[in-house]
Amino acid sequence: MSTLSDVREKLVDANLKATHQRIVIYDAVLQMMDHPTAERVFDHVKPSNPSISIGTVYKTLDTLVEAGLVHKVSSTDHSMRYDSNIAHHNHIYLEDTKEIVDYHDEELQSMVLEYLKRKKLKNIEIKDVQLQINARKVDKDSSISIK
Amino acid sequence: MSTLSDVREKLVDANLKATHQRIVIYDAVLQMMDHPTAERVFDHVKPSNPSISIGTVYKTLDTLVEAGLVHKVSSTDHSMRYDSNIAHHNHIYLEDTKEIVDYHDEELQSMVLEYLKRKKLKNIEIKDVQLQINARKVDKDSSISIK
DNA sequence: TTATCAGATAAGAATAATTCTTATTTAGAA
DNA sequence: TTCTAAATAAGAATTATTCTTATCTGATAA
Repeated sequence: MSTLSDVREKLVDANLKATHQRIVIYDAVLQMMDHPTAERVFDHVKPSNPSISIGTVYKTLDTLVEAGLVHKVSSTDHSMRYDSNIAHHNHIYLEDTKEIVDYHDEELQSMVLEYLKRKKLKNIEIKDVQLQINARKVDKDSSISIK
Repeated sequence: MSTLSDVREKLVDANLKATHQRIVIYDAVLQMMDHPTAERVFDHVKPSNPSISIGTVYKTLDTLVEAGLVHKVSSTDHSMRYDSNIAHHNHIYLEDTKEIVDYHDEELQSMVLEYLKRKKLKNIEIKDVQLQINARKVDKDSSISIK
């Protein structure tokens, strides 16, 4: 759990002015672990910051993405999602509920990267590889867990 | 290379009425191997079908996706892309040119699926796995090739 | 501590992408 | 051929995002 001054510090470390809007928006994304849309971030911060505008939310999220503090995640529905988990990880898309669940697996990751390194991909420099696991919940009501 | 009557047949096999619009739109997606947007499909069919509307293109692409004849691909830019290659394959996103290149590798695919099967993913039924390889061209002007 | 100013924000207009509505048309069955 | 459910054209509506501009503010230096 990070405090607001932690958030402020992270912004400054990333060479960003620690403005009130950036602090509350970044804090919101850090709290919302379910890959929110810009709209949902706006709804989250609006009550305690009634003067904030949706444009600022988009702009600020963009700024955070550019600074590498947040990742932008695309899904098959129309809107972009944001993710404060910047450690390398993959995503499980649950087709029925449209949830995006983080899946972290260092072993799988390096296995795939090693494999691709062995292959000759001519004229391409691989930046990274992301796995998109499309899945369905077996039991709709219970939550999922990964061993 | 499939002829128009092949296209018609595929539609009928998928239990879809073989309307003129569906035939030309599906044919366009089959021809355009570069993951076109709905807009680009529209531009492609418009000259020979001046009365077609963009709404029909969206609706028809949706119909084709639902019938499993075409896949919908999301990228980090704002618009959806369509792909008539429904054989399982992965995508290489070229960050500089924003191209999406198909990457087919049966060995990699089954390696990853085997691995995930061995893991216990509780309460989840995996439908499929897609790799998204983010890369950059080493030499901007030459084309890429995969060994 | 205060003045300064580059950069950040609010507000809302503009644009882009997609979906919806409705009147008209058409593919394919009978 | 006729009939009907389904498909289409046209364009309005909606949704997501970006842009513009006037105003404001955080951080630096006096």
